[in-house]
Amino acid sequence: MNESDDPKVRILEVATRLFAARGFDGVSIQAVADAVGMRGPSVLYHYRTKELLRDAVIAKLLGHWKDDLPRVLAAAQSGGDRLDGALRAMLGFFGDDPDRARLLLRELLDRPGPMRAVLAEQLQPWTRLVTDYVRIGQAEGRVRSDLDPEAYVLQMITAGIGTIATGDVVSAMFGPDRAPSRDAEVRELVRIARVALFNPRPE
Amino acid sequence: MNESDDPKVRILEVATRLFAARGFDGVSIQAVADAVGMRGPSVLYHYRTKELLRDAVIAKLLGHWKDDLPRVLAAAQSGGDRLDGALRAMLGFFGDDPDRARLLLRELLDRPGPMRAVLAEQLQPWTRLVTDYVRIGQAEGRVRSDLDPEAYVLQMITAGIGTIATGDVVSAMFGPDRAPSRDAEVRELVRIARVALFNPRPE
DNA sequence: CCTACCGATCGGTAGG
DNA sequence: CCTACCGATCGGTAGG
Repeated sequence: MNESDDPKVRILEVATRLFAARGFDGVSIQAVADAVGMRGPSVLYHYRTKELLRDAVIAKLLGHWKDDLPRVLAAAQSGGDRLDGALRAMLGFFGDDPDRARLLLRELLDRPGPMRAVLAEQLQPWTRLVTDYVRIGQAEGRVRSDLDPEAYVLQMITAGIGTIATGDVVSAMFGPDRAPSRDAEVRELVRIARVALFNPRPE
Repeated sequence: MNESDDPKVRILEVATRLFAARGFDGVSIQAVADAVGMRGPSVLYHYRTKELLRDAVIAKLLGHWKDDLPRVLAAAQSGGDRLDGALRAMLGFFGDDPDRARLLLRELLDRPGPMRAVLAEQLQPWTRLVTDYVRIGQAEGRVRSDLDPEAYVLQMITAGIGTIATGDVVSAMFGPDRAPSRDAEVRELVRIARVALFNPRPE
């Protein structure tokens, strides 16, 4: 069910793309209808208000968090280091569809209050796990003792989302020849994350 | 001249604040007029179109780049390490008025094409200087050789802007008790930047 | 800097 | 899923 020819699904996909690119206020019901090939009121037959369409777009985004991220993070734990895997999982999750990063960033800017509540509610147990694991690493001497676990994790998430959402635009500041590829950006972020996390190996 | 009771200046300040908070499409001329205490058409007397008002807001933002940043960066060079000073200067510049970071982020999302051009035009000579300096550090053995200069600088800028623009919202994911202060976020970013840049001191 | 007003577009409804 | 239509609001103009 819900094949890609399901009109409700098609509207959701189109709205996701348009909201990510131009923002909720920059996209009219008409624009969504045009892109999906129907009339304005027909869009409102599937989603009774524009606000409900936004809610559906956000719900899909958050749904992926709760479904994909834990699965891919669990898989990451079997590999080398857990935190390295978690960062790569996050980068893969947003890199798979940069609209996820752009939508999230727009919501953070447009509705900071509700987003604070959503983030606290949905992510708190999970971030607790990650920062606790960092603290264990500190107790074991593997992780640098002058590192602030919460601030460190926050910086890696902020950099990751920002890189996927706007990296290819900001990279233009180096000029067309020197602009790093997104692959290079991701590699560098992983390198930074690793070297900023672990104590140097004793020789 | 141009005291804060100059209506043209007051409109610009109000529009900057509103655009940063709700985005260009989310703010009507009426809303600006209400906030500044006049009627809609009076706003359009000072800025003939809404688009020209946006341009003025962006021009002020870019003006600060060209005026404040070089000055504060030059001052930074007299202190300890240049790159550390440059990062702190950038964080100070955006931290002085977080609306700068939010406006910039919105423009990057809303108008990626024009922003690529503007960034290349206005910042290319300057970023060239910074990355060249990183490469000198690599040649001297002070800077890690496996570091990608452009990608490294980009990550620090992305993290810095993201932290100022959305840090206090994203930090809610740790819960109300564990959320790091912005000071702690900035301190951690500076620590990350430093340890990810330099080779460890030989014992 | 105001009042009065414009056409266009907005999200949404009625009714089929 | 459509046509026809609604009141509200949009950016902007005329004229003073």
